[in-house]
Amino acid sequence: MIRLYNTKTRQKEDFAPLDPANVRMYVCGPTVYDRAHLGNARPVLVFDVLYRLLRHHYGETNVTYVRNFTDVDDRINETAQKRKAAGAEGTMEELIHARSNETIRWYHEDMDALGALRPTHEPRATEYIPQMVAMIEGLIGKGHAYDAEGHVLFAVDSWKEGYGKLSGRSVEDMIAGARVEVAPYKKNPMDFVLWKPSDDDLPGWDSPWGRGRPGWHIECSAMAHELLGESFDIHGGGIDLQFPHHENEIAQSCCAHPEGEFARVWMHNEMLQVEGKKMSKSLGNFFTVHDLLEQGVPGEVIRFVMLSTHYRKPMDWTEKKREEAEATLRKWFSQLEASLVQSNVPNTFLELLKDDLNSPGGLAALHRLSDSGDVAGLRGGLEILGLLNGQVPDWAKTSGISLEGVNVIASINVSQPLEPLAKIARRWQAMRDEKKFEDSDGLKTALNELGIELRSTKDGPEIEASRAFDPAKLEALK
RNA sequence: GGCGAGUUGGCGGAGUGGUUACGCAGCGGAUUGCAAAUCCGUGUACACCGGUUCGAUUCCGGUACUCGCCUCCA
Repeated sequence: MIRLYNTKTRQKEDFAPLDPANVRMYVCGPTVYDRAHLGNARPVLVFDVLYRLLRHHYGETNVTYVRNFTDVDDRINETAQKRKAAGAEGTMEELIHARSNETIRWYHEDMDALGALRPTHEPRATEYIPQMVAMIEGLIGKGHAYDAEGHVLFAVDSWKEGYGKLSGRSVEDMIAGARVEVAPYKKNPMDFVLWKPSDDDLPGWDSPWGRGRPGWHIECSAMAHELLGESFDIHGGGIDLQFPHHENEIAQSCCAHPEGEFARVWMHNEMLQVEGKKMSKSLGNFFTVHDLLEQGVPGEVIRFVMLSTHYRKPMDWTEKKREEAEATLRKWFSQLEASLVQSNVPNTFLELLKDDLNSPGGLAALHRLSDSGDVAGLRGGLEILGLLNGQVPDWAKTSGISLEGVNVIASINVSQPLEPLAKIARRWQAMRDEKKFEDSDGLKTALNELGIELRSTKDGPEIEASRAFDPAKLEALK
């Protein structure tokens, strides 16, 4: 039995899908205006692990996972306008489309590198405009929305009994504490936009209310309905979306399709911080997934760090965690390399994940499997967590060869001649044989600074290069 | 101001009404010329104050502090 914490009821519940042969999950995807930052990766990885767990539990073909791309948004428009002002070729429409396509391509590259499975469907908002228009028309017809000065607004007063339940706020509370500007055409300050008019140079679609574009919230409601139906199992996203985005989704969907219950379980991941502070451009601790990958941080390491904190707790990205994660993964991967056993997912590990996705507990279980030499279990656990997809990744592989009595080990990405390494190791051994320990220790220290380690084993000297080195500096040591 | 989350040993981070999380670091030992690596051993920590209880870090109330949302940022 899988248990999941449901934000709607504020407790862990036994998870029972509406249809075990088609478990359905929707997760709010990115607005495609720029590279995904590290915080964007958290929900992707959290729900990727859930997706993998559901597939393991219910069968690979019995889970439908939808994650959208919001490709109609004012920030995308702004980017395009800036490019146009900078002299870029093409119409606004072309520039906007190009920007979205480019960002989606980046997103796929980056999330693939983190080992995230592609969802079953990745709908783009702009491909579901007719469904959105139909949904809005239905809401107007049922008295839940009204047309005002070219805008269509959802009337929260028409559904007071349901509005605010997810986030635990009453409409009155929200108005009392609201800091939003109230547009004069709103009947209630909390009413939100379903459709808004577009200028000629902004993306727009013809509608009963004139040329315009959809509000953000209606996109997810329309796409979820089209692809998953009136009722489905899980809706996920960052906790910052709980209000207003998810609250509004519920209002729209439940009012448009009162015969359904929309999402039954709501899951929210907590936010990410960097070195104890909220990630922001002004603090200088803002970076994208792509930035980290370019610095040579492996996707598996990023994933490991993300999963080492429970998804409902704020997580802090630190350099220290990154280092520890890499060291642990190297150790585990070398165990895997040394053994050809097939994977097997141990129940002790699985039970932890099934208990509201306790990934830190799962990683602890993997430590124990590693200690006890259960490589099959280790492999199985790593696969469910998405830390291993087939082969051990190149960055963690080592190749060892024996050159005239010297064991030379190099990470697979050290594509340099190894004979100079063997030569210097033999030289080191000679010093030790002659008991010139000051010389040998000095050489060892100097090599350490180049990222090369010397050590003695019962089979003779061993030398290991874990990263590329400068052969000229190696030569200079002789 | 309104709503919500959290406070666990040096650090990170699970969990539990009474029994070992786990990792890193540290310490002791084996091994070593010295190391590295490895192996063995080693730490009764649960913000504060009350209450419930035979017994609370774990439940309830309060205090302090931290954080998030209320500004179409995951």
